[in-house]
Amino acid sequence: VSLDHVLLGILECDGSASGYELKTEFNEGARHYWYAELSQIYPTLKRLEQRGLLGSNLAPSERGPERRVYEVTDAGRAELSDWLRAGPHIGKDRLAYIAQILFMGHLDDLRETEHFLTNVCEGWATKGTFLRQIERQIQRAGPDEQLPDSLFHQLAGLRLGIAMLDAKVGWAEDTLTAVGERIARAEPVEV
Amino acid sequence: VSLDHVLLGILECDGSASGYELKTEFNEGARHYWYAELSQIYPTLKRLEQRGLLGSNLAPSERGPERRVYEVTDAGRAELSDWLRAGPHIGKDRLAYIAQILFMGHLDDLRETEHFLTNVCEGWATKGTFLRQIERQIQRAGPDEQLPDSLFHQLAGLRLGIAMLDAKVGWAEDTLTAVGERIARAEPVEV
DNA sequence: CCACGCATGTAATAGGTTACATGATTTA
DNA sequence: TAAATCATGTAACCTATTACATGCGTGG
Repeated sequence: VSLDHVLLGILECDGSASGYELKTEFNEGARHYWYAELSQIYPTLKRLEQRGLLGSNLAPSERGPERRVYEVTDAGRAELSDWLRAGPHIGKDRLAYIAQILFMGHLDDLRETEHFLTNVCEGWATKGTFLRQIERQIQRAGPDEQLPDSLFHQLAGLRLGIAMLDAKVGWAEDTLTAVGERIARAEPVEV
Repeated sequence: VSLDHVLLGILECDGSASGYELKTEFNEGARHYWYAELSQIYPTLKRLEQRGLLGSNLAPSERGPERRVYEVTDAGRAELSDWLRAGPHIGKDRLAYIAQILFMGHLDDLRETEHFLTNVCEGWATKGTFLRQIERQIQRAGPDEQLPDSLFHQLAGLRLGIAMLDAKVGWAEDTLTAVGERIARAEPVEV
């Protein structure tokens, strides 16, 4: 049950937060490695509190109804620590877009492949630009070696995301070139 | 419902297959982009047949009990085609290992980070070697430009996997170096 | 006063895993 | 004859998405 640990981790970083705030993190910075709906976050927080890994109290909101603000307990920190020490949690890939590329040969229309590649590439490039903005923000705190350990780890995680996106964009560009050549060979220059 | 389309696509590539055979593909070549259990595959195939997207018949096995062998119908090909043309299906990332890196600063022990990175890197490198073997196999059919469209697309999908793994391995190596330097600075050379 | 953002939740459904149940054939 | 591989499935459970329900406060 990894969402448990992701929430524990984010709460430990932030000190304390409400379910609603956590959701906005999944919509922003955290979205590059995790996503969850509010309807999954609220029950999960409740369950973590029942297990004694989180504590909560009600606090008035600046604007709008009362917020239930959670923070990690000692037991929660111990659980998080165990999870971190348990080795990499890799999980099973379910990358539908790779499947699409593999099967796209059946369409027998390289224009479709071209169109598809242009689309994915654009999406990946946008995400990359976004992550690089966050990277620059962290880097403003100082040169890599002088960063505190917590920021060093944040930067590292961010850069993994960036490296993966760069690889995808690079692949898409190379593949687009190859597809272009194929199309050119199939439909030779018309007078 | 993407498993539906992945099964449709694999069946279209293979011509026909049983549930058991499809599962072995998820354990082998297909594992780099999709995974499913037999207990999910069997009901899905049955449902696809009820929807008229697959046809099946019983065939004796070389060894063991009878097999139910499926193949894609015209309706199935139409459905697959729609799915391919619908644009990239990106899906939400759930990369627990990135979360682990981000939170690992809390452990306050760079040796743990070092250990973690060594582990993931090894796993990724192994997968990369495996994918490169398949790549070489496809390449034996001839130079890229002369490959039929179906193999060209297979090669492209494979290379996306390879590019992503290479990026991850490269990142892990760089990060390991940085962590090593941090450890060295924290514990200066002893006499 | 209405739309929007803040804030918390429940219910129904879909997707996926683990455990269980069965049985044939081959190899050690 | 016992273990391994081939082969198909069901049932219980967990995880995650979509839709629904409620209500406060601010700005237009």
